[in-house]
Amino acid sequence: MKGKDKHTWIKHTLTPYFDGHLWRKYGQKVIKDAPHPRLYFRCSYREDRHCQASKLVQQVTHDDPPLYEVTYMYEHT
DNA sequence: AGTATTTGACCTCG
DNA sequence: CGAGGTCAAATACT
Repeated sequence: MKGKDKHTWIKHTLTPYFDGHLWRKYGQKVIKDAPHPRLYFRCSYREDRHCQASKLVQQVTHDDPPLYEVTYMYEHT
């Protein structure tokens, strides 16, 4: 947390695929020390609207309500 | 046929 | 050097 990430913020949601925009998944990587993989998403309209918004979805828990930590970068146009 | 999705490899940054 | 991140090609579905 060194924090000057003014274009990045964390949010916890149960439905990371329905947050108000469409996202195209462009990668998946297992992070060392993380119990679950991390999914890389990008705005589906990036080429149409220059929406440079990107998103990371990291599954935190798979319990009864499943919790996902979503990191957003930049804003939507 | 087109687009979205998947996995792997390659590249970059710390 | 390692981990993380991104891009590319192939496949599947619509």
